[in-house]
Amino acid sequence: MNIYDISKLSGVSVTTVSRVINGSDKVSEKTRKKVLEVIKESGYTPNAFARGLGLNSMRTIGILCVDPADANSCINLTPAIGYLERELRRNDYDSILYCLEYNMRGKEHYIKMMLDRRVDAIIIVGSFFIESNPKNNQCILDAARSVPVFLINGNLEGDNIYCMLCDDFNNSYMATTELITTNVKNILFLYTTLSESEKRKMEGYIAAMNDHGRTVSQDYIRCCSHDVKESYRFFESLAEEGLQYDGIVTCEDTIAVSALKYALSKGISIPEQLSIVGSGNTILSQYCYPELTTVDGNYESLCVTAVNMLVRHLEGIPAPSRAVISSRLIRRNTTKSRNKE
Amino acid sequence: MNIYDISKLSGVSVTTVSRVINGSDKVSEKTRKKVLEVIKESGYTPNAFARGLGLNSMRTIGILCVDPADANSCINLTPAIGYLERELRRNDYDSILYCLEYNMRGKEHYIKMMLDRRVDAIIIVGSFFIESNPKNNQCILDAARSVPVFLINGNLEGDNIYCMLCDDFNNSYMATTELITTNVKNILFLYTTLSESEKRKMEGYIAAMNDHGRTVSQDYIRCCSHDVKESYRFFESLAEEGLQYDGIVTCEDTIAVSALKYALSKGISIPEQLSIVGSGNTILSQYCYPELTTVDGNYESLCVTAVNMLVRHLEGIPAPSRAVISSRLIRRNTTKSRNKE
DNA sequence: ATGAAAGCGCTAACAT
DNA sequence: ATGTTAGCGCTTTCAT
Repeated sequence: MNIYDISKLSGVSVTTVSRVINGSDKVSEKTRKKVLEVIKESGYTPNAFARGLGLNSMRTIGILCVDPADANSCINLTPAIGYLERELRRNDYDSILYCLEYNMRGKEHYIKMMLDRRVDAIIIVGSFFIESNPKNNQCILDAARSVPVFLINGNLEGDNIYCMLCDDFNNSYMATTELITTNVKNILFLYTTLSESEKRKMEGYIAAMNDHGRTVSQDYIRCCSHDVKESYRFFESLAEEGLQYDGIVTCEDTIAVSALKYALSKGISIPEQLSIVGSGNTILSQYCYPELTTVDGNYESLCVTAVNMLVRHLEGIPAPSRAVISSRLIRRNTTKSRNKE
Repeated sequence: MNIYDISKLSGVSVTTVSRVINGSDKVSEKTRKKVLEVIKESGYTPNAFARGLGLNSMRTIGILCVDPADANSCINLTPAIGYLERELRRNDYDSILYCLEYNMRGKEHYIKMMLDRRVDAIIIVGSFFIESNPKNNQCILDAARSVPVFLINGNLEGDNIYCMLCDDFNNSYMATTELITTNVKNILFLYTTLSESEKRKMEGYIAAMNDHGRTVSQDYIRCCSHDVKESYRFFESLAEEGLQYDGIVTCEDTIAVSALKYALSKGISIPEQLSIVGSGNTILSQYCYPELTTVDGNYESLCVTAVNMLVRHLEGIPAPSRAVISSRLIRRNTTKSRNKE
């Protein structure tokens, strides 16, 4: 059953059928009715491939992200897939997923696959896709010559590349300030991989310390694994080392919750003896006990903004090349109340 | 740049170019070299839409799942998206995501959209997509007349429908037995929505109770929300009611962790005064304190099996219409050791 | 081993 | 308002 069959059955040309299908207003009400009727009772559905061939688009967007099943992946990026799909579908775009492992192996190949599939645009989710070695970002710049590229919390200058950024700096600045102003003395800053995002967070921590007259010591800036067992050992080693701290600012809720677990297991009282701030406002931050104070990076806004810009861009409306979305601190029970200080 | 350009540039027919692209062995080594060379230096990429039109397939699979950003969604299904994408891509299939909200609104429409896109098969992730009212499943049966449908933990009889099932019955049977054999007296069974999956779990609980000579009381079978705050109130109301329990078997890690939080906040010692078993082996079960004993439903195996069957089916190899994958109990720290009983 | 040509089903420019 | 027709770029059948 194709458009010619419908054309014959309804006694009009294929052009008219096409017009009806695509909602053109240059069709008389009478023929429209007739055609619609024939379509309905024949169960005809336009062939998407033929349409794609003619229009050179099937309205699909390639989403490059880390595997949501990868234990090492950043869990606050998983909901982003949902936000993006929802917003894209609202605008009648399909989302094709391209999941990479955390080691980024195959990034270039995946981008090539998207281009081969003739996606209308590419969305890249996560700051780690932008690597410090410029050579590894060349494939993104190249892709942008074919289709617009939108980065969710990724920072890369280039033609046809659009960056949606979390305010990572302010994220940690707020977290650190919260601890300082609730009388925490020695604040540890914990990162995992020092991606671009985490670098900006570190700068926020340092700035907040400086702005409040605290001295920053490299001893208090540490790398800690996501992994539950490894992070436990990490906190044990800090104790052996004898490092004194009564506050922790982290780049990820996972680490914050690990710190919490360690403290609980050692009888350290939270937040009296130790205050902790996470990052991400992930599901972990709500299901732990005590509930975690954390900074929400507003990934939903990032995703909504990205899709808005994408849609407008594809409609030919010029879009700004970057947007920074503000974070917000969510006070829960792993930090001291400001009244009690 | 299309196949005709390549044809001209390399001095052979488009047929031969097509043969080279598709790896036919009926091409002389010499011409193959020549054509490949031209393709390489021209940067030519076959047009996927044209190919799709000719073959009537673009090797895409539609995945119907709940929105991973939906707070009410079942969090052990999120990794399934990753497993499926990984396995499908291994077999050179693209995954198009169709995320539904937990209320299932638009299910029928989404399935129609997939069919309109001419996907090669449909994968449905989650038992709740199969509803108790048969009328709401008709769209799935209808879809199966066009393309094979694979259900991840969904149970529906029908032509061209393939079911991968968790052993939900045994899941709760094991959990309940574990509590009984570690001397727990009064075991609460908590579900959230009583989906098909949860019904089977409830049956497992009842069977384990009966098999060990325990009497089952309806008072001990309760519905509890996923939501952190609501579930807290739920446990408070149980206390007001005066219900005595020293063990909980749940249908979801979320509920188990909520129970844990409540217990911690009330000074109830875990597992001595209260033993808890979750379900899902989700990220929550590892990041809580004490770490949660839980039943792993092996979603990864379910997904791998589904994709294997899908690929073979599409290659024309007959596949069994259902597979049940066994669960396994993961003992951690919210249940008593078997030696100490 | 290679090539000519028909066909896949739609859209859009152009004509009426 | 409606129709004719030429693409879109590939695969495949059938010759040679």
